[in-house]
Amino acid sequence: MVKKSIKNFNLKKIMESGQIFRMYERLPGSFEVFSADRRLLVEQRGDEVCFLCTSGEFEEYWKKYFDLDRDYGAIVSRAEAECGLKAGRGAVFLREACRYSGDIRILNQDTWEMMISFIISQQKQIPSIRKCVEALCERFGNRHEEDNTVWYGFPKASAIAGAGPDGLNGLKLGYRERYIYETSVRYLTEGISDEALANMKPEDAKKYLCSFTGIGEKVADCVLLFGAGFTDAFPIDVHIKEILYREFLSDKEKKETEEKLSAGSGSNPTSAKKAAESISYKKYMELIDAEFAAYKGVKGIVQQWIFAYEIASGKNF
DNA sequence: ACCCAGGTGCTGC
DNA sequence: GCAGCACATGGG
Repeated sequence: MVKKSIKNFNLKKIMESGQIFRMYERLPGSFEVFSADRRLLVEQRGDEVCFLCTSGEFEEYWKKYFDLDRDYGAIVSRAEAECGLKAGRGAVFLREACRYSGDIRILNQDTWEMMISFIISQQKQIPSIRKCVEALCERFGNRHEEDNTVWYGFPKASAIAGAGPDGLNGLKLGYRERYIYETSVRYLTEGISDEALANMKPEDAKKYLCSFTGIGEKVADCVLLFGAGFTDAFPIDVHIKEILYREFLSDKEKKETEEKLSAGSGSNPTSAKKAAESISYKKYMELIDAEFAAYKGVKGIVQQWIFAYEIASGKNF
């Protein structure tokens, strides 16, 4: 057992932030975390955190996993200083988001687990993703017995590929079945090591991930950020689009897109979602480059902070 | 009955 | 390049 006093660290908010799907609060302040073929119990009361593992396991795996060597307080200060220099909706939102999310760490999760988990995540809500991932683990993961409980590790590619194209039937994965099977087969035969991926240039790593079936730009960025240590990866999903549209797009451009949209379909009130969705991916990337340039090196962390803040506040104000 | 979810693949221009 | 559509399944 390892006890630490840790600042800028909040297990509950990490759990709810949408970056991890196999983490559960079993009792108030007491959590169960799964990663690949590992399981950890962690307890938190204020800054006091208790990792129920040996100091060897902590040093070798969990310290890096929870990103404990990074100074998150410095990132918060940097964001506050940066927001103080700017005015407008975006700066206000970003300041509030960092205030709320500053104790959310970006976990260094298993690369393969992130590939499959985020393939599953597309067109699903977070509770549903959790169920599917758990069902996948129960069918194909290694079975472990410990303290009178049974738990399952995250499946290896070989277990999924070995079951054949129909092996995933019944897990409610829908059209993602094919993506997961084909990705497993390919990863098994020509998947590169985690180290090799982590050492690639960001653009090349992203291109490589996108060459798998079912992995596009968004999922690739999630894998890079949550599973390969690329802290500048900036996944763009519907929520991020809505934030960027609502808080960072100029009034002029908002007005123009809304006019264009209402001209198209009668006099229907154009929803913020539809408007945000009508802006191109490339345009969002340009917006991010312009608005988050000051966060080079930790752009992905800030991305996760605004994402977590957005979903925690019930999506709109 | 409709719309939406931490999107991607495929087609056609 | 990029718009338009199909793709399962579950929840509001």
